[in-house]
Amino acid sequence: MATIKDVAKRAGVAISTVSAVINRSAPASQAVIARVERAIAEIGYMPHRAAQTLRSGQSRVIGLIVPDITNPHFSTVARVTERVCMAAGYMTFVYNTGEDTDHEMQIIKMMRMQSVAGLILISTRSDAAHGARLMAEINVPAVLMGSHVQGVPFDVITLDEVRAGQLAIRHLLDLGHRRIGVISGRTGVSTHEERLEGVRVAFAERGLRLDEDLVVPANFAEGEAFDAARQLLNRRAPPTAIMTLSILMTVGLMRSLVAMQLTSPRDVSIIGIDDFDWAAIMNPQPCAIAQPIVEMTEVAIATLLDQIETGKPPSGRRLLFEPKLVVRASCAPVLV
Amino acid sequence: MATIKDVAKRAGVAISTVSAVINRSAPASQAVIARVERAIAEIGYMPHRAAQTLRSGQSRVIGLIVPDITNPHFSTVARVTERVCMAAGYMTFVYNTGEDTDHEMQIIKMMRMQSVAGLILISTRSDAAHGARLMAEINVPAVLMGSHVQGVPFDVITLDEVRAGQLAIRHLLDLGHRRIGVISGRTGVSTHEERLEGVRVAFAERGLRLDEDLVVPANFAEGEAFDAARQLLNRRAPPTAIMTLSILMTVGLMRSLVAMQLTSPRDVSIIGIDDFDWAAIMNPQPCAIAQPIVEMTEVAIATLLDQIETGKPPSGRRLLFEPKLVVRASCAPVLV
DNA sequence: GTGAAAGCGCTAACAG
DNA sequence: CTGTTAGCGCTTTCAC
Repeated sequence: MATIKDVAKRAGVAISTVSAVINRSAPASQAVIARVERAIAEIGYMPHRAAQTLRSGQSRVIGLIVPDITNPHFSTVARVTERVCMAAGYMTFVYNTGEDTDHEMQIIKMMRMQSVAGLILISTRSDAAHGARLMAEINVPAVLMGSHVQGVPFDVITLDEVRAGQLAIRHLLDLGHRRIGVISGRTGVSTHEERLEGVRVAFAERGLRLDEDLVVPANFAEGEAFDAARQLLNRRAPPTAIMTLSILMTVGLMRSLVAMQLTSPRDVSIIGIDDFDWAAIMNPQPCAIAQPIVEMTEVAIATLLDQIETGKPPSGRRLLFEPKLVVRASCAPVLV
Repeated sequence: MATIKDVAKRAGVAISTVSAVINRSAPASQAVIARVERAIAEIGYMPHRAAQTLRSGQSRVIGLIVPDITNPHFSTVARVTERVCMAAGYMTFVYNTGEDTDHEMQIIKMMRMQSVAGLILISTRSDAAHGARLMAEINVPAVLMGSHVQGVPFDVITLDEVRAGQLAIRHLLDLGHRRIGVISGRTGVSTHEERLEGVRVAFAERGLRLDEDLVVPANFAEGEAFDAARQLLNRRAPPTAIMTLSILMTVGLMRSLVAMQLTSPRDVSIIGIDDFDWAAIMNPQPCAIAQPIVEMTEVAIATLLDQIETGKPPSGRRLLFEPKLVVRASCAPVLV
């Protein structure tokens, strides 16, 4: 492999000049710049990243930590992250927590070993104890997506979660549903808490109340949602509509319907937070609350890269994005 | 950040001893090992990866290059890779080619800058010119998945592609279909060529011939498959069944049916190579040729890590895995 | 602009 | 086992 020394020799300049040209860290004449760049091209020189990292204490790599890359919602986040980071000259490590907090911490440790320049984190918990642990382990700029965490100063890029829950329930109430089941996530995660709060708000604004007995937690997991749905639908007075708080749980619910040979919306209306790219080929075509996930990801990364490059401290703000109701066949008026 | 020097001081041993203990690169007494390990734990020491990489010339990172991480087939590959590599003490860079050869080469360059220890590559082309370019850029152990490439010595982990095409067409022929449309990939990629060969073989073994006029290329892309399907189904004598050569193209086909208000299998039977985790909630439930993708990925990584750690040259073998027909509702007997 | 030199944290080699 | 040393490729500083 060619080194910076080889470039210097070939271009007939000093090593420090080559470095200055590459990093634009010191002025150089046009003639010198041209000579250096030609030499770089001729011998196919590429800076040795590990050497740069060792010397500068910072790699041009950012870490993206998501719950599960096989969830299409997060694979989109990963794809956008790759594109935006590459354009800015950064590489990306993508890792999955599997909704497991210990694993999340382990990944953060690995990221730290790699001297990542920054982190995009979709965290598994929102409580202060977790926040304290994060602060002890994260020593680089970071941006939270999705859930927020108490006691950390990072910016948060998130859906208006309350409104998302509210939009979904409003739609069901508008269609006349009153016995509404909710397949929820996990206590202690802000996305769970706030989406559920939106559900309650939507009931309250009509002078109604959510039947808490019809709220079944499923840990944001497909398998648990499958069971939760079955349990809800096997009750003596089953709900006429079911809402889920996330995409994989919608899949679990839909699978349950198939297994129980029920049809939506005939037997039950369903709606979930998070939309599907493949909604058109699903049965039923699911009514959903969509997030502007591409835009959110772009903003998250722009925010992170800005903090990395300027050294600015995080603003600590929560940036809320608007959820949007996407009406599809899976919700029908309740039978009177 | 604590360094190896701090550990040595705290444990009261030499730096070289700490290194020896960490890497098991030289014998050490139990007592010394214990002291060192305690010191490491106490000060929370972690080796500085960039320093190790710079010194050893090799990072403990492998690169995984896939067409598109938002394709569930490849997100599974990524997930398995992460798990297996982490267990072996490696990290993973996952990158998307988007089926673009120039981008593939660019990614390989980036990987090289990072001194990755090895590569898992799902390549965009199979021809010798591409092979030569790869050989010029890849200077580490590598394993190919999916497509193979002429003129490269790497091991290849792949489906028995011919058989996959054969199984699909046999199933359609068994159901009485004769006018069978094929939505294919891209000339010059082995997965395309071999799956198509399997199609022809299946016709031939019944004394029939594939109508080449019904083969429409779609570049393994959903959008192009959408158009291809529409075009096939709008013909004067449309096929009674359509097969696709990959999962995204099956999605494109199914979307086309929705857009044209056609129903499968009533209006047309469909089958595709690659199975869906979410088949149960799709409409129609797609008949598919499944790959043992988890097992294939595990083997690919085991092969790669073995070559990395032993320095063994690749065997250059193709390891073929058995495709499996998964019968679902989307294929019905042809109407007589 | 040059050229020399220090040092990031680690590994490996060597003499004791 | 210790203690020392060189050096991986780079950035940065400093005197010129």
